[in-house]
Amino acid sequence: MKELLSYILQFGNLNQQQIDLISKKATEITFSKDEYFSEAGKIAVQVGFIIEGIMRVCYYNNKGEEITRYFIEENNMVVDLESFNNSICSSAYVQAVTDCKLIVFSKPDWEELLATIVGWDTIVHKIISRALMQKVDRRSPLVSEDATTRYLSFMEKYPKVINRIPLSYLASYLGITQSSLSRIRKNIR
Amino acid sequence: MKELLSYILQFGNLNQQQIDLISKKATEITFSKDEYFSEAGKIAVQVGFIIEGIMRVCYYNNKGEEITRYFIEENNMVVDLESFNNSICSSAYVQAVTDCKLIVFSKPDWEELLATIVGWDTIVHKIISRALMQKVDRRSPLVSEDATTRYLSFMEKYPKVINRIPLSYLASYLGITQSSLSRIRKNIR
DNA sequence: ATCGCTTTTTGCCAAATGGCAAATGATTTT
DNA sequence: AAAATCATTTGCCATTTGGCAAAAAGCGAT
Repeated sequence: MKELLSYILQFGNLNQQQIDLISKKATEITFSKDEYFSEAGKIAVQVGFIIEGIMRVCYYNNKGEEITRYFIEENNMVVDLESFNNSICSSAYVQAVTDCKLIVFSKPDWEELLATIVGWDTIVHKIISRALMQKVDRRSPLVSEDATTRYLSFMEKYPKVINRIPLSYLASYLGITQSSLSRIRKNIR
Repeated sequence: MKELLSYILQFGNLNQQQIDLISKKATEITFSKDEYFSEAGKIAVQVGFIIEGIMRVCYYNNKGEEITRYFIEENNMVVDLESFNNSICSSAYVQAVTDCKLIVFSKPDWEELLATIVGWDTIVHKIISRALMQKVDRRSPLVSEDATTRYLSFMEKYPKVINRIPLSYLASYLGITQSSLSRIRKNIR
């Protein structure tokens, strides 16, 4: 809970009463490895904040291959935005890559907070914009670099993640095959 | 102007007085091909809306190669968000790919609108979030597909753009060399 | 320790893409 | 029209990456 509050307060100020209200709506919950936080074909109904563990967003492309679109680390919000905001079916899965501990807000509670706390919507918008810009910044360089460079950049950007995720997820995130990634690792050692 | 207003009103409602205020702050301005809307090393000081023409965002990677990060079409907002919002130097160029006609707002005017019009910030946030999500959605598939597929998808997504931009810009956007793109085109005909 | 299962590594060869330079084509300037 | 400049295409060959299948390694249950 401490982690969540200090994360939020980076983006704006809140008084004690507002903080208490947010805390009251927050539920701590665990996800076991491989469990889904939200699923394709369903409407996302919760917003989360990762206290511990790694999650990922993935989907199936038109060849039926599973593609990891990105990883979400500790101390970050996790929500299937398009689905949650517009109450439409999602086309992606949000899944725990390791055992995870999260704080979650149900959609009704989240909306109540938005309606009750003056300035909360501004904070939320800042959080969301920053997260989206980060996604763009992380995904874009992958397009124009070769596979080895992508892997090296990944290790730099996610030093804490690299040893906790299966090779297959990382390969699809980097847009290469599992065997290529394995060979790249071999060459680098 | 009509285009801008109907674009804005997709994201929320405004009364006539508010619309007039926005219109009053808007300036129509043209950019010639290759001119910069904002530049790396400088602080972005304007927000724009493209009435006519195509712009692009590009930067130089550590090998000194120029990389096009994305294209912006007619009827879309154009702003170097990170730089504009935080008044920090940008690392990217925003450039007219063709001759362009834009509507622009200076930073002081934009901030006045935000301070004056109730609900304007909400509309702006919606516009920005949608644009950022679109960028993620457009960039992500590029990572996991082969070059020919990327080119074909580009043609589907930007049918109006494909014939108005130099091959070199498109190649760097797709993350392939100019010669590869030229060969791909040859194979497809 | 062994079995069964999943993940990762490796070998082999094919296909895709890059690097470089020259040729061709297109556009602008003189 | 010719020259100069810039953009695109092509040829040749090297390198990277993919596809497939088998081997090896890792891991949990017994």
